[in-house]
Amino acid sequence: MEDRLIQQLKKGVLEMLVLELICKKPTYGYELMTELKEHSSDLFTLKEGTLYPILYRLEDDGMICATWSQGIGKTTPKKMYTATEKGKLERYRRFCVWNSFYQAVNSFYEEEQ
Amino acid sequence: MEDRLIQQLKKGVLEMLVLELICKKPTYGYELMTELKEHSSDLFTLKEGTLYPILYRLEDDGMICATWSQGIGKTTPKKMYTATEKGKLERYRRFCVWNSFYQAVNSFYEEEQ
DNA sequence: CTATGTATTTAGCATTACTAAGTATTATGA
DNA sequence: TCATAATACTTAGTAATGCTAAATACATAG
Repeated sequence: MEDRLIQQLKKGVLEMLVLELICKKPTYGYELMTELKEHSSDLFTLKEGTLYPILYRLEDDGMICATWSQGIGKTTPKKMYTATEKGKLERYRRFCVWNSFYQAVNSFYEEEQ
Repeated sequence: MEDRLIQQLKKGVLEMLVLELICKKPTYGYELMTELKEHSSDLFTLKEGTLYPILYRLEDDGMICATWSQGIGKTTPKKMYTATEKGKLERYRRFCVWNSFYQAVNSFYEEEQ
């Protein structure tokens, strides 16, 4: 059982990070899972039931769009996701919101006595 | 309607901030609401339905304990909350978790190309 | 031909912030 | 006096999102 605090902190942030990775380069679900895990020393280790609904949400909101790719040779088909213009703008907005949010939280710890 | 992102980012953080304020000095629900709001330029403006359940959770978990105080003269009774030893340790732990969480998130934005 | 790795889907649960309404007391002003 | 606001707490129900857990499908290694 993971830390309840961490589980809650992830809310909102996970979708933000998935959008960030897709903005950097087009990718697909399974690769996102391994990237999130490896890039964070296992902190962002998600199950499929967490990641795929995030992708569907981002797609429904017009932030990313999907195409099936068969690839070269015999590989299982992948659903490739690419960021839209709207997604790229939103990616930037979320990064700004996240930073001011962090500052607001820390201001409660930083001060006096 | 507030930003969906901000609403999700608050999860976990609000309870952490309430614990922080109670560790700083014993206080009560209504005062916590005004402190959180004023101290954050309205970012952490919560309704009663958000704050009081947080207090009950912290109390159930043994992080804080409550005593009713009638006060001097005729004031409406207040339920004063004080941090326990367990709460003070947990406050510190959460601050550490929060900081490493922030670093982990930012490492996705910081790098390359 | 069994097991493992790749790749996606989805049903149901738990947590937590929100809306919204209610109770009760004291202070203020018409 | 009576209405209003400010103080102070409670709680029922909803929405969002991460989790558990299972299922499907194909490819490759042993």
